[in-house]
Amino acid sequence: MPTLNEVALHAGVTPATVSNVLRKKGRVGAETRQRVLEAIAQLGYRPHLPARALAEGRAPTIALMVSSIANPFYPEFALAVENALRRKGQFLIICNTDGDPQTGRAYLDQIAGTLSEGVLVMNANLDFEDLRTTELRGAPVVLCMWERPLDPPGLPCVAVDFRLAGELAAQHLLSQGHRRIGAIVGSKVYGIHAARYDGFVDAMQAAGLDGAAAPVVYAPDTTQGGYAAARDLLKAHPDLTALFTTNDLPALGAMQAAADLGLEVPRDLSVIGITDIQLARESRPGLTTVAVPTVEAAELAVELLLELVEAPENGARGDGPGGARVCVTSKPRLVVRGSTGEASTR
Amino acid sequence: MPTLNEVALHAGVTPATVSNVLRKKGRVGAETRQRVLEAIAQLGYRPHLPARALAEGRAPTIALMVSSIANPFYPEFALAVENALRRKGQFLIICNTDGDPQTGRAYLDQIAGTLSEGVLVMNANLDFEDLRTTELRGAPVVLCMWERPLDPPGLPCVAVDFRLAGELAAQHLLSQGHRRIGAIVGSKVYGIHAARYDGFVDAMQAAGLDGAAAPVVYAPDTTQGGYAAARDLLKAHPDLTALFTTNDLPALGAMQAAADLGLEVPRDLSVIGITDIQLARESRPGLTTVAVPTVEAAELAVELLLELVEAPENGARGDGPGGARVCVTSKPRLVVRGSTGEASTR
DNA sequence: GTGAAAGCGCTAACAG
DNA sequence: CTGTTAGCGCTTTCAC
Repeated sequence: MPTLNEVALHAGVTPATVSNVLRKKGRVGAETRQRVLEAIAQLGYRPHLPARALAEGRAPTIALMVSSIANPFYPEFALAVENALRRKGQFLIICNTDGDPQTGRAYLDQIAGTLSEGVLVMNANLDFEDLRTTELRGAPVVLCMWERPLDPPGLPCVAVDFRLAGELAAQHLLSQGHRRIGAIVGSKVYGIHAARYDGFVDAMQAAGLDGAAAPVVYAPDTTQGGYAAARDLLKAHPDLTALFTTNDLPALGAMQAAADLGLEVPRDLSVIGITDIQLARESRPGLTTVAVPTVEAAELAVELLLELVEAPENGARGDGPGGARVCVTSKPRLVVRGSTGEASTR
Repeated sequence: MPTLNEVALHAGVTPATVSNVLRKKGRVGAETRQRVLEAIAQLGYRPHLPARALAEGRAPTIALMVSSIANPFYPEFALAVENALRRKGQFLIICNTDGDPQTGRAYLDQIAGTLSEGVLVMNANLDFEDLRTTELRGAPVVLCMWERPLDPPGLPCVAVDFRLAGELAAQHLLSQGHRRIGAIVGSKVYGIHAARYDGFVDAMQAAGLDGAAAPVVYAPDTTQGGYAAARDLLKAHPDLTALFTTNDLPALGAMQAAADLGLEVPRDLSVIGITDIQLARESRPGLTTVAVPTVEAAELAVELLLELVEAPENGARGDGPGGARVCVTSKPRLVVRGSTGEASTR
């Protein structure tokens, strides 16, 4: 592979000049530039990125920490991140932690601030301590989907109003006349989906129902988790006419459970999810859900991160007097498909 | 971030010595090593990967070119690749081409041989010419899932016997008494799924049936594609008792189409796919399919690629006299779930 | 066993 | 406008 030096020789100029025409900085004479460009084309020169990274003290690479690809939402999000990064001339390193903080830390130790200039974190189950350390080492960190805009994590983040998502879901069910609604929460109690459930409870209460009294079950954030939870819920409370679920995957599982119990969706039971993953469109019937601005969140996260990378003078966290920066996406919005309908009275 | 030099100062040795203890080469006195190790721990030193890459002339990074994350198989495969790479101390850069050769070429131009020492290609819809160029530039290329072991592509690859997969699928249906079987091929005619369909046809003929005469339709490799194809097929040929599909996604779509036509799977219609993606397990009923050794393919691909990276003296393609290296995975195997059953006579 | 020195390919002042 | 001069942080002969 030809080096910048060889290009310079070939064009009869010095490396500095070649570098200048490459990065369109430092003015270069039109005729010289022409010669250099020709040499570049002729030799098929391509800049050696690690060398550039070393000289610039900055690598063209961002790391995305995720906990699992099993959840189909992550690839969708990763794709959006990759797109946004590409437009900014950055490359994406995928760091799969398998939900293991150890693995996450190992990744951070190895590449944060060296191979990758910044770190995007998507539910990777990392120690916040490790993330703080990473920041201190000079590699900005951005949390990609913080669920509670009003309760910032002390780390730069992109926040999505998931409480509202839960509220919208509940309101939709209520507007269809449902009063006996079961809730399936795809996390531990007070876990990551707490805000979503809070929104649900709020909406129920606003409608004069005791949301907290509505039957709720906490389950793994998977199809199977939703399946088992829905089965249990429906057996214990045969009078339920709708199921609120904090994520699409368990919602899909809930629909299967309903089918297995001989219930027809939406005639006998309405099911609603949150997120609007690809699969929600493909199920039969289509899953009604509250869509979350995934692409926007990815773009904001990339933007925020690169901003922090480029302006380390504000501290790696973009702290204003108020602490780390928080970007809020546009609001989630209801997407009505076939899995919800008017409440029946069975 | 502390540099190796600072560590050396701190330990009262020279950079060379620190480097030696770091890479466990060139023997170092036990006592000196101890001092260096302490200095490293104390300063929290971590090697600067780009600098190392520059000095070594080799980056710790591999690129995976994929065409889309929409197909759920790709994330599964990417995950397996990431795991394999991590074990080898390499990092994974995801290059999404969106099926666009231009984007693919741009990626290759930028990182092949600079940021990434080698390239894994997974159905990225790239020009073979571009891949050859990449090889010539010194960055080995490995095709991750070549479908025809007997018909090597002239590029190093991991091959999976997809013809056999098609054959196994057909044999399974035949063994259940199906004789009128429709085929849905998830690619263009003579396209990427040709080998799978060939296997199907072969098995049919071996059973004394004219496989080529079995109704076949070519469709996009998606749920919707399979849905539409199955619907058309079943309407045109109401006597079909089974559907062979060259991929799981269209198979899942086919099951939906059957349901919408009032057919019960597997009582009225059997459906079989190929690959065994995660979703195949989660559908109702579970999808019978021919599982392909995804993880093994990923591991072999990584192994082969790194071998080529480390031994460029054989040419970047590992050419023996017979051309580029071909690794064949273990055989696909049938996974029976609920979507297939004894042929009915409707 | 350890140190000195050169250099990987590129950028970034600063001179001229 | 272009050339000169230092590095960036690390590896790697090759002496000592």
